[in-house]
Amino acid sequence: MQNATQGAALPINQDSMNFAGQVIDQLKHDILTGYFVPGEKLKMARLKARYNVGVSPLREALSQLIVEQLVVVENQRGFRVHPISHEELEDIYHTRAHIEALCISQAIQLGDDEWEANIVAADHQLKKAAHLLESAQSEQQQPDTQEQARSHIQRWEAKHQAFHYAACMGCGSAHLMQVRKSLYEKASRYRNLWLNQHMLNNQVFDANQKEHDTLMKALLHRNEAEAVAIIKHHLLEPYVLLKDSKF
Amino acid sequence: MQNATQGAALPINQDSMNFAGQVIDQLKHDILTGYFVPGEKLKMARLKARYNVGVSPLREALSQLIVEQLVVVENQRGFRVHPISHEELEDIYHTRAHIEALCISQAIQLGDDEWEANIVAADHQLKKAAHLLESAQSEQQQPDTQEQARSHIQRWEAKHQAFHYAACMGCGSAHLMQVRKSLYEKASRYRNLWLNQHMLNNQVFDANQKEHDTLMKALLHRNEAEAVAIIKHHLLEPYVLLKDSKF
DNA sequence: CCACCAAATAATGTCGTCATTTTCACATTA
DNA sequence: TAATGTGAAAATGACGACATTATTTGGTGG
Repeated sequence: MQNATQGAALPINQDSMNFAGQVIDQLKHDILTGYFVPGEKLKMARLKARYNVGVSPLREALSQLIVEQLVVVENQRGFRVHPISHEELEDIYHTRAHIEALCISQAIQLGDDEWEANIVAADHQLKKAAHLLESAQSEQQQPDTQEQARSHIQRWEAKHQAFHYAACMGCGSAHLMQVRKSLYEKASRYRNLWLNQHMLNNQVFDANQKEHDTLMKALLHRNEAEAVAIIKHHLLEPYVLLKDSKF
Repeated sequence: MQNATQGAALPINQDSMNFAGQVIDQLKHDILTGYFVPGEKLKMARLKARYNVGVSPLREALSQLIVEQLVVVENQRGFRVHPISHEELEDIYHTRAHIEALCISQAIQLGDDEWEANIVAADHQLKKAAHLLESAQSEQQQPDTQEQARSHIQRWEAKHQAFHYAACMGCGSAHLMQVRKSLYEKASRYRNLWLNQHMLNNQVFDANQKEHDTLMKALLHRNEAEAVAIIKHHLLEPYVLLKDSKF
């Protein structure tokens, strides 16, 4: 009966996750998407109300987000959203470029047939999503297609991310992939902050399908130098947009 | 009055850290040094008794160590020490070599005079510690110098670590340095496990001062290719010892 | 205007309750 | 006889309520 309040909010019991585990995902999402702005104080009372849990799961979730550097804690004054800075923005994007290049480099040396197949498959899905997105953007926005275009963008971004994930997976290192994921999340916070300010229009960050084509060719031909050069340029493209924006 | 029990254990109050913060360090130390063996169940009752705290600080500390992948949690079955495996050992050491090489590479490109000075200073201290260690090892162990030799080894290891830290610091990336630290800690767990099994004799892992000399020369001469080659070899040396040991 | 004290506010930690899991004894069957 | 299934009891973990402690705020007097 202890989870009666929760039972009302979540009709189906989430799979194999305690309250803290569920709170982590929601809280991380809220921070990454900018619902909680950088530097904002995270009061227990507000979090309790928002997520319908007690303080115990909250402290547990916040503790984990401290390690992921999405939350900071001050001596005995509670928690805050990790602040942002131009220095961190630069560090995140450049480090991410280095790490992703390292993954790609290793993948080219170690990747097997399955790796190649996954890349080709992901590229195929990415192209399909891109076509869908283009056709949706060509027809001028009618009132109800607005929401549809939004979901198309999300779909394209998911496939885009999946493509790069497939390319990096060939490195065979769980630790590299984890670092990569962490940096991706941190970068996405800055990206979402930028998007929230600039009113999500049809700005798509890296719609240049050509770069993906040349990257895939370089990957399949095991051209390490070229692939590394492409991926570094590819990942630093958003940075040149973000770095001059006033937060 | 709630921390009266703690007050007895720790005479001086730790600065600006709540119970959880103190528990994290102790618990991490106990896992890294092998007091808690890999896969061991971490029962709350035992932890409570060992660290003189309640369950809340413990859950908080354990939560953070989950993110650092030193602890694993199963659905509702509590916490365990993260298991070890030959696969993880290989991944850690190779990824560490790649990351450290990346730090060195960036440091050579970006390092300033202060970076160079810190390297020279760290090298000086490392040489001093090495001389101390050699002279202590040359005189055959008398009953009471055993403990002294142990502290000399620890001192040398600290200076050794400080030297490589100084070299990497030039990369200027907080994120790279953090990843590097995380991998160092994970690797040190395997290293300590090996040391515990093989009865800490005068085995010193990389006493080859020559490699440090050539590395420092390569760093100061900004010879990136050579420095990267040396550091990769340097970090993988312990791996060839550990990889064939039965855990 | 600043210092100082008191009340409100908020975070930290201990404890108790309930749910789930694990263990152990005993019985049944091959 | 050994292996496996069943059941209850003990152990263990998850979470919320409560108490304690620290910090902030607001007011009052010097």
